[in-house]
Amino acid sequence: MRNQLPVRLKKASVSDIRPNGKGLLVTAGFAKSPFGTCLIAESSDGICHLSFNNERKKMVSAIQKDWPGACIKQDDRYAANLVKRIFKKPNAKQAPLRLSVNGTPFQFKVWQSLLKVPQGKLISYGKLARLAGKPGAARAVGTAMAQNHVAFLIPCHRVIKSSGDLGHYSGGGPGRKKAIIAWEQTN
DNA sequence: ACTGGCTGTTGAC
DNA sequence: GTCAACAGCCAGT
Repeated sequence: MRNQLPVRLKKASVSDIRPNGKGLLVTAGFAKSPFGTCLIAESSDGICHLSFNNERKKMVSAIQKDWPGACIKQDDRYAANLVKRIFKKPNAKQAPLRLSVNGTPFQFKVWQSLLKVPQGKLISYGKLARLAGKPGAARAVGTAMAQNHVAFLIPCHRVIKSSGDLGHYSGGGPGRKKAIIAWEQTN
């Protein structure tokens, strides 16, 4: 079993997301991953976007939806280096990856709880809601997953229905969800 | 097998 | 400000 990828979450500050606030400098680009081409972006606070989207035309709008005040610089070589760091086998002494995410307090709690789920293991929406301190809010957890714009790093693919069904995956459909789960269980 | 209440958050009116 | 919609779940029919 592959080691758990160490990840540290950071909440975005208000000035990062205000349209008229001081612009956040974001470096973004496209790179190949084991699951297809992805769009990845990093600011001074950490990785702030990862999606399996390869439409170059939509790059700016995809990132500015989350980070309206951001100044975006395109750099595919930078993106390729980031992706390399994420998908290689982590060694024990590497520094944790820093993530910068933007969401409500409940969503932040859900994401942090999800990061404690070990690689290769699955959890239901309902159980994750309980871990986040809101039993019964399984449906709201689904909304939190849909709001996660750092696919794979916040492992929303490990969350499935309590019935055993895969459920939905906005990061590229149920097929990609299945592929990532299978990859994690054999690496 | 179907219905409805519950959940947090958003977007349309 | 109210209301329905959503990556779910459980109890009651």
